[in-house]
Amino acid sequence: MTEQSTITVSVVEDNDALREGWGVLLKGSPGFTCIGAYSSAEEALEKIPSNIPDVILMDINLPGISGVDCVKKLKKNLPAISIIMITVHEDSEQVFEALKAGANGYLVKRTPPAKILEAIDDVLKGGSPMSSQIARLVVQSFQNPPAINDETAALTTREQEILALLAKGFRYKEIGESLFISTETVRGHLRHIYEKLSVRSRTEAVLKYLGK
Amino acid sequence: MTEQSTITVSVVEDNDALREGWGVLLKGSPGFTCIGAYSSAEEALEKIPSNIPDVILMDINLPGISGVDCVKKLKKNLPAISIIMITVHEDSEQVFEALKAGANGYLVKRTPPAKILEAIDDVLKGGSPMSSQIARLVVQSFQNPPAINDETAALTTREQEILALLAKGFRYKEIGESLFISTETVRGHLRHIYEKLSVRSRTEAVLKYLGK
DNA sequence: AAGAAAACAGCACGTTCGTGTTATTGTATT
DNA sequence: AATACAATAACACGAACGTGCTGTTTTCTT
Repeated sequence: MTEQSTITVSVVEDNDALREGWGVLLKGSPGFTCIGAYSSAEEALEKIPSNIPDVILMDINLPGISGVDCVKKLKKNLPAISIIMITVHEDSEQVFEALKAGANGYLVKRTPPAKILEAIDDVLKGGSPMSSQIARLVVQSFQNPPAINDETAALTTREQEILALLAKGFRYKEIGESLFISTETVRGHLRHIYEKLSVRSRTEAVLKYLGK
Repeated sequence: MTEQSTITVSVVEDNDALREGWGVLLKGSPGFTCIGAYSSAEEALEKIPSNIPDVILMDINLPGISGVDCVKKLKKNLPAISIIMITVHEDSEQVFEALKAGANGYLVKRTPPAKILEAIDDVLKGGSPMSSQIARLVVQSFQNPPAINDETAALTTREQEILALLAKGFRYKEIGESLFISTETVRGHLRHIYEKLSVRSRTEAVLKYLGK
């Protein structure tokens, strides 16, 4: 069980002052302790498997193996471990790379100590703590890519509604039942949808809808 | 300029008690005020354009036009406005819909008043405040697609090949022609694929294949 | 008030798909 | 040698889908 009265944390950070600072913070905070402090990804990958913490605070900018790659490797062998990335950069590229690699949270370095402890608690409760500036980058990535479809934008509200259900795998009959309209009407709408999207089957329509 | 000493907020919420509660909270908090309180999306869409706030707090579950659609319509005409969704549900579907629609933040209803005020400040500073449970859903959506399916991994090489073509919208006949096998053989493979993936239609199979 | 667009609904016909059943051949695994 | 699985193929039947055609009602725009 990882559930204990004291939360164990390890730190991976090449800056000596920061690494030691966090160690002191964690050891000085009731309910937390630091069981490992590593100055490189290589060192962390070697020593963490035999000294597994509840949470890892990981700098994203490490010399040699990057923090992102370190996360990938750690998560591969220890998928249950929680990792919070800490960075000076609010570069969207790096954020997404880290999240895809399996990081559970993402904080900027100037996050105050109290917020860091809160984030550690949070991540163990299943949350994904992140600075709101980071969250913004993530949110933007939702608004840009999915807005690809100029074609689906030409659809009426009702047509989009029906396409959304179609994209969940529902049959015409089921779509009709969901929307309280007849199967024939669903067919009618789908006819228009297919025309507007220039497709010939439901699979093609769904692929366009999903931006694939 | 939207930058003023007092932040103006409007509320869209059908629950009378909650709507009035937020109004009282905002008016009673230094630096904030409530300039509009609407009980439906229809009312909000009609009145907000002539009484534009800095930030809108919007319930996602509204009768009639949904909060998500309301966001779409508002953002279309007032792209600069900041909108924070407030919901009881932590349903990933709705979260993504709202974020795609252009919502800037996402809080659960049980968020304490102080956090709501903090979120309003935050969103005006360019952040995207969201409960960490919500953030988790968002983060997972980054991790799922790349980490494909365990289920599709159980398919044989030939089956994966056929599924890939299926996911491009090809008909059985076309798949057969691509692979130089009969349509009947394609059907045979698809039969096994559907069994292994526990699906009942090509659309469902494609959705699983795409990790959706 | 007139016209256009959207939503609704029905019928018909042919195609595509999902599934039950059966069978041959080749390749591993044991 | 025996068993298991993958790949190939065929037949049949009903369900689901795509499309051509027609029609009414409501809603929005002009």
